Amino acid sequence: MDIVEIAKALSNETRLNILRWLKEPYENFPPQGGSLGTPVDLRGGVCVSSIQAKAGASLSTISNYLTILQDAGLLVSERHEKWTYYRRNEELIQEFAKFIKNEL
Amino acid sequence: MDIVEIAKALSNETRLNILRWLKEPYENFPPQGGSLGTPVDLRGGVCVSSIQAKAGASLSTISNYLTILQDAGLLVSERHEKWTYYRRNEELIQEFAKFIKNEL
DNA sequence: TTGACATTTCGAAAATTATAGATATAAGAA
DNA sequence: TTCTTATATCTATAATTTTCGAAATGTCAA
Repeated sequence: MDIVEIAKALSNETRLNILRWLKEPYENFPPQGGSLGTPVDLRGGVCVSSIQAKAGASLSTISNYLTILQDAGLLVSERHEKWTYYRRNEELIQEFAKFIKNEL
Repeated sequence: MDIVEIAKALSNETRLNILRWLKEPYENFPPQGGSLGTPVDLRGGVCVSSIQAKAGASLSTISNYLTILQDAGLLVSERHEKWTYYRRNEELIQEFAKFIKNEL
């Protein structure tokens, strides 16, 4: 857990929003899933274009943001067919909260 | 509580160290206090030059860091005689930890 | 294999942050 | 008042981050 990297990832309003939106993916994004039905469990993961549509910035910016959040460990991604689904890494987020509470 | 501002303040190794050192000011810094004895309770506050000596960066950089941490609400300062004593704002730090745990 | 998306990566310009030396201010001591 | 010490602010440069459009890559469908 690299605290500086996590703090940098959190120091941007849009990235913070993405994390918050992904806390309630079914409320905040349209239904996800490939062509016909949903063969796999996406575990609340949301594809890049849905996030881009909601965030408003350019696709390359959002893709970059998602990489920053993933590199910090706050998000994980899973690719299915053409789409990359991003979801929160709740374990690391709670670990980080504990760090702030006890070690910071 | 401005989350982005707090995150920015935390996204630097030296600033993070300052916060950690101030968690145990009596272990990490030489005795503080004015000329003769200690007329006021410094509440664990540490003067800028002590922090500068430990951190190693220039005085202006450290003074700037302390301002950034204070503006984010993570530190508070109190001036006595020639010295400005900085100490942690435990309330805000715990509030921030709770935010990460519950809202982020 | 070509075409049509979805996403990532690249390259560049603009904005912000980092850092320190020089200067200014504040407060006691001589 | 003047000197010394502590801290803050100003100014400038280097480094990093932001942000986007363009180009590249990956994946399926025709």
